[in-house]
This record gives sequence, C-alpha cells and structure tokens, in this order.
Amino acid sequence: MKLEILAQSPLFKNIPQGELAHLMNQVVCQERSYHSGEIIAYSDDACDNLYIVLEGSVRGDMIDFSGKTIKIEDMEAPSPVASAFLFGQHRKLPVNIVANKDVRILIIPRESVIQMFSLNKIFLENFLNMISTRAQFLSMKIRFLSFKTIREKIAQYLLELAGHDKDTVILNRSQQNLADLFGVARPSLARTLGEMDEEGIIEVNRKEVRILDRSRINLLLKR
Amino acid sequence: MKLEILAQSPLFKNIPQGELAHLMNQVVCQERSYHSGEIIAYSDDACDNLYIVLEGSVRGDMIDFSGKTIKIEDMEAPSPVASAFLFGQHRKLPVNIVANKDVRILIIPRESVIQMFSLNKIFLENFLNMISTRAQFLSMKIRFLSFKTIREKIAQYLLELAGHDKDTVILNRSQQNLADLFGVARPSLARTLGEMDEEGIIEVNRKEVRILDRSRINLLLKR
DNA sequence: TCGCAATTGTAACATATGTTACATTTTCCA
DNA sequence: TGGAAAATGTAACATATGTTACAATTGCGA
Repeated sequence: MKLEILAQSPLFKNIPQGELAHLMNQVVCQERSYHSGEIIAYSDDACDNLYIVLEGSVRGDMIDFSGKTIKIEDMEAPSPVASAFLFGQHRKLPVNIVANKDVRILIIPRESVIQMFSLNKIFLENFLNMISTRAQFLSMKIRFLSFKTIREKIAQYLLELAGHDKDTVILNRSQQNLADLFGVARPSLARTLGEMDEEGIIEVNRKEVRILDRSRINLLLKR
Repeated sequence: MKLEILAQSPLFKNIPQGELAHLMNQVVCQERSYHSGEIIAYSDDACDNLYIVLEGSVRGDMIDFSGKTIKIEDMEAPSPVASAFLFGQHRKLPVNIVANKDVRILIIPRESVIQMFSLNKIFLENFLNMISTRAQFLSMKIRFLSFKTIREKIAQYLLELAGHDKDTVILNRSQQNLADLFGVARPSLARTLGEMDEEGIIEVNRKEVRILDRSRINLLLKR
C-alpha cells in the first residue's frame, strides 16, 4: 500500500508515517482497482465501507425517477468518499460511485474504522473534523439558497467576509465558484455586481470589493 | 446530576445507567441554570463546549447585519446543541443560544468530550450518528431547494407523495402553504399547476391531483 | 517571454416568476 | 340556511434571472 498517498488525505494528516503504518497493519482492509466507467458501489447499497480514492478520480451519479443518471460530485485522489453515510440514520449511499478513469480504491469496513478510532486519536479527530466541516458547509449553502435575490446573497456574503470594521474584501473564490455557492448563473452574478457598483453601493475591481455604503447593504437584508 | 434525563438524550442512548454514571464521573463538566431570555452562548464565540439541554428549551437566534434577530431553530430537552460546531474548520457558533424558558444546561468542554470518546464506544458512535444524520438531512434539504423551477418542485413533490404505484394524490396542504414550502408566490404555483393540467401532464381538481403522464414528469427532473 | 487557458466583463434576448387585482368556488359556523 | 371568510383560479403587467455569445483581461506554464 502507498502510505505516502494515504498520508496526503485529510483523514490521515498529522499522523506520523510510522504510526500510520502501524495503524494500517492492525486493521482489516483491502485495496481494489477499477477500470474507467466501472461502478464501485451502488446507490441504495448499505454503506458499510469507507472508500478512499488512492489514484484517479470517481464521481457520484444519482439516478432519478426515470432511471437516467446525473453527475452530482467529483472526488479526486486522495480523498474519502461518502464519509457522511458510514454513520447516521440513513446508512445507504444516495448515489452510484463510478470510476471516472482507472482508479485504485482503499476499502475499509466500518468495523475497522471504528477500531481505528480507538487506536489513533488523531484519526478520530480528523474524521470528526471532516464530517463536521461538511455539515457546516451545507448549513452555509442552505442559508445562501434561502436568500431570494442575488443582491441579498452578495450582501450577506460581503458582510460576513468584512466583519464589522473592514470595508475592503478580497474574494477568495472565483466568480463561477461563488455563483455555484449561491445557486445562480455566473453572468447574472457579474451583472448584479456591476449594477451595485454603478449605484455606488460597492466598488468592484476583480477580486477586490470595497463596501461604500453599509447602510444600503444592510437595507438589502431586511426581511 | 440527573442521569435519567441524560440517558434520554440521543447522545447517551444505549448506555447502561451504571456505565453512564461511571463515564460522567471521570470527566470534567458543569451544570448551569439560566433564566428565560438569558443568552447562554454568543454567536461567533469559539465553540469549545458541548451544551446539553437537561430541562426546558433553548433556541438559536441568528442576528442579521441590521441587528434584527431571527429564530432559526428550537431545541428541547434532552438534546445537545450545536454539536456540529464542536469540530470542523469553523468552530464558531453561527447563532446566539438563548433560553426559551428557565433551563438547566450541562456543559462539557471539548477535551472532556474527546476523553469520553475513548472511554465509551457507544458514546462515540452516538455522536458520529448524530452529526452524520445532520449532514444527511442537510443534503436532502439542499437537493429540494436546488430544484429551480416550480415545475420541478411540483414534480418532485408529487412523485414523493405518490410513490411508484399510485397515480392520484390528495394534497395535504393548502396552496399557500405549499407555495411557502417551495419558496414561491401562491399565484405562480396555481398558474404552473394550471399549465401542467392543460398540457395533459397532470389533472388538477382542487386538492386532488392525478398523474396522467409519468414519463413527462420524470423528464422534468432531468438536469 | 510567448501563448494558451482560465477568469472576468458585457450585451441582447428569452423566460420564469413575482405582483396586484379581481372573480369564482368552497368551507364552515352563527 | 345564509353569509362571510378562506381558498382557489385567472389575467395583465413588471422584473429578476437565465442563456448564449463574445470580448477583454489575467495568470501560468513551456
């Protein structure tokens, strides 16, 4: 097994090589290869294993009511897959896991994962951090989706980044990325930024946004 | 401390009374009371403690930038609060935690929680189950919110109600109520239902909706 | 440094939904 | 049973956002 690859994964970070080797020796797990297009795990399968992509990339395909598949998410090596479905009430995969290219996957049964929790505290904290971070990300996304207009979403986002004192913000995401977070089209986001600039509410310069009129931004968030 | 109350909490279920007593004796934690309206923890506070409501109920208040508070969620005894913010990248509360009535709260520092993980496997699994379940719930909610058009929302809603065999559903909410759930205006919902009726996809009769053309409904969910 | 790829800015046009207002039908209770 | 309130159906118009296409700019690797 390639421990160096594993060590890159957020699940195993901060674990010294030696300990990592020791840890992996003590539990049952297997490594498997899949060819491009192969289905690694099926939607609605009981989710009894933790999958970690060692090489290549996989995607989650959702099957809609008519039987067509839709790509939901890509996951690149070296990252774990569907870790939020190993525990919890609904231990079923919501998607088919499909190999994007030829891939190598490390498969760790849930029992082994639980063992690893008691064997290594850092691993446990990494795991907790991962699913917590995911839950936090999802909360944030829901909050943005619940703002109706693009202006509101921008206002919320800017004020969150700027805090109460600063008035210049450097956006840390691309416009496309931000548009995805907001659930809107990229040109629509750009247009709205432009309009708010013209109206003197903000001043936009690529990734640098300066808040000119806080009161009018606050006004946008009244509901 | 009222172990009987604690035992009711999802975090401590399946732990025999004796073990629970033993567990709680080994770690540092405190119990505090708050009066109705008191703020138990502040938004943006570093989230270093697990709060468990022993008696009474608390709510999460979000403060928007104009200073107005919005109630986000109620949490009744005996349930943990903000457990998704004890770990993860963003260890800050997103809300003020406010006492709804007089309450008693058990406060367990993060370090103690981590200790408890190694002391008791069931506790660890309960905790994992809790945040995983939350992440799963949020995923589902996002899926629903991310349907853009009213037609898609209707399609999703009808198919969920009808299942795979039935083709007539009785709506259990008023149009206004449904419109709120979808986050759209009531006349818009009525119009779209009317259009889908005219097109022969469904047959609408007040609260009774019959699915006429399943294939075209499925088509709506393609993305 | 050149050149390609990613990012950002912008415009014209299409479309879905919101808004407002009112008519019609149902519900329900005095 | 009558009559008012709630729920539903419909229409005309306003508006926000999506779509598509392309130009301008930036960044990055060969």
